Amino acid sequence: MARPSLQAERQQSIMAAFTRCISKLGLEAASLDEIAKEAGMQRSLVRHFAGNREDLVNQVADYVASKFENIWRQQEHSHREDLTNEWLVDVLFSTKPEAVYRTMLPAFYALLSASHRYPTVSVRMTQCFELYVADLSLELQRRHSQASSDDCQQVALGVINIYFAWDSLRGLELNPTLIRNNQQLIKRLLSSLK
Amino acid sequence: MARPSLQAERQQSIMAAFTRCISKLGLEAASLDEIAKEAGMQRSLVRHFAGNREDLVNQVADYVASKFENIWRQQEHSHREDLTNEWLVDVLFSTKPEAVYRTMLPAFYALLSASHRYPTVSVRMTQCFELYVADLSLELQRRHSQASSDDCQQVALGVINIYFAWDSLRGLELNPTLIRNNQQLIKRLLSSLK
DNA sequence: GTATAAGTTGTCACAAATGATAATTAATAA
DNA sequence: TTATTAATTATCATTTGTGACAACTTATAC
Repeated sequence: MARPSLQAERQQSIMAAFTRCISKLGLEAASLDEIAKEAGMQRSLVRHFAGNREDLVNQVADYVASKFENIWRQQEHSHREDLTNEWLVDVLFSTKPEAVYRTMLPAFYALLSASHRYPTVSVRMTQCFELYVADLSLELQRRHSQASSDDCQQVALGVINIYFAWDSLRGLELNPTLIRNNQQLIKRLLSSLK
Repeated sequence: MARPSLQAERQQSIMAAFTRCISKLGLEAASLDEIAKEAGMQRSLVRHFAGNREDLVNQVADYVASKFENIWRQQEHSHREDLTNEWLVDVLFSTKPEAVYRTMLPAFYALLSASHRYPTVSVRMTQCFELYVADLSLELQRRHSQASSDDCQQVALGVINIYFAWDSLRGLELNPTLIRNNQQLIKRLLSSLK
């Protein structure tokens, strides 16, 4: 018997805006004013719907981590039948929407390197990373049944690390050969399981 | 015929302090006041000797990059005769002073992800990264004369990416097995050149 | 239409970061 | 000792980020 709540939608768009700000400006420089401008609302509304700065940071960590997990699972699932060595390169480098590369990943990385200042963020990021490694590890095991589980974990870890590092270098204007070789590297790691 | 200049020493300790602040607080949260406190001087002195914030950021990028290049070259040189597969793991993970891991690397990474906002930083970081890859690539070529130069560049890139990613995950409380497997990974990549 | 709960706007005070500059102190050379 | 140059301290105004709260508006149920 009252006005309907916009809480959920507002929170989502605040998180999306915060994520974009983080990737543009870095975590510490992504102020409430910036977030509000990016989300097209007033700062008071950001505070009203998402709480104070610490709340926002914790929430955005969960937002980014969940987005990541969802995208990963969805892509893993849609490539289950592709048993060539290209599947992983496709999943990691080719079939994601641009927005993931341009905003989600940089934000993920910014949160990662800030996590020692935000315990809650640290827990969520750790959980996300370990889930990622464990999941890819299992998938590798499924595809390379003759390889040991330790080998699979090693390769999974390597692939994920390379993927993250590759992304954080996007800002630099690196020689295109380096970018190409980075993808070859994924295949090289996969072949080492044969 | 005047008071002797402390410019050089002061600049060095300001850079060292800035580096520590960046690794503790992140680039944007490392304020002039924080730097001054860390260096044990007043903010006015920081400004006097190192200029404004933008100057400081550009200088610290060069400081960190140069430190990196020096340490790398020095370690590469002292391991030239070690032709086992352990050499690279030693160089990357074992024989560096703690300070490098705790301050230089996190700062390096923070500068990397901020570089799209600081053109001068971007140039210096790119230069440092490409030098690093090219140098390691050459060293691999020397050790594995039968491998193609493309193979060597791939492995060099992989090793460096894994090394960087490994470091940025130091903040997380990861399962120790993951850490160990990360080092195994380096050896796995090296063996793929055999 | 009226009460109710929620969205929305505006404004205040406080603290922190930066840039700029004047005033003071200290170390050298002649 | 004095002139010179640089270090050092102190203080200013401006801007920006944040938290808090009061006032107003809007959409629903009854």
